[in-house]
Amino acid sequence: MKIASFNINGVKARLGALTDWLSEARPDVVVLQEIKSQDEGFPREPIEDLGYRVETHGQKGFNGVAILSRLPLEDVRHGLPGDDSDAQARWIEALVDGKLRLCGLYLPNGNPAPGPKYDYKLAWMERLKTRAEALLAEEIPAIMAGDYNVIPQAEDAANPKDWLTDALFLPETRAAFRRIVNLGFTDAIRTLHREPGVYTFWDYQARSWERNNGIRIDHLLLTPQAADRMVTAGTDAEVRGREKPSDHVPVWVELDL
DNA sequence: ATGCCCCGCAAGGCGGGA
Repeated sequence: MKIASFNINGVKARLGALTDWLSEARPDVVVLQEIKSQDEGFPREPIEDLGYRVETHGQKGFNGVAILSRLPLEDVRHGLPGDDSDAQARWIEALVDGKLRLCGLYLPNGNPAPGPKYDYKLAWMERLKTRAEALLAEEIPAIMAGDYNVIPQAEDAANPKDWLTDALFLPETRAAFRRIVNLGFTDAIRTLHREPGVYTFWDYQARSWERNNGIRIDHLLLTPQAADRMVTAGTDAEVRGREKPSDHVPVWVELDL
């Protein structure tokens, strides 16, 4: 099973980029972030025509997540538990083909830090840790995939000094991310790609792509039962060089389930 | 030190992104 995550930065504005990539990469299941669409406005038909069923958790204007799957989906859940007052659409999960629990997440950016947006980011990460602990306790193959808005280590940025005061790289952000990973998750991309220079985001500004000024912020975190079955993982960086690209690129992992 | 660039919204620039 090939599982992918892609922050599409507006699914309606990037529909061609998405369908082209789906046709080439042929993932079995995909989590999308930043669809920037309400459920009723999501362009379902062109994606269903490629053989994918579509589950969305959208909102007007920004945020929004979705699952696209060529395999059956059961027990679809919307929203990260732990705060009924949180109206931002940043979490969707489902059981894929009865074999894998897949969670798609769009973790808050948190800038500027300090401030209320950073407080929201850290509170969201604490709720994520609680969901992660429950997933581990099930002792099943599960993946938490998405745009974490976290640069885990200096080698995950081309110019780490540029990010020292940014919410994506502050020590408190990285520590909160480690507290989740260290519960027992495997970072699929870093585990299978020890080399530096593996990035998933290049800013639109200042010719970041052309200068390869990237960061690695999209992650696939696997429970031990999923990591046991991991075969390969990678990033599809070449899509960043196409017409009207997202600023993120897909990340993916193959499991032998 | 700031803006660079892009989206959605909506019709003028602004909030949000990272």
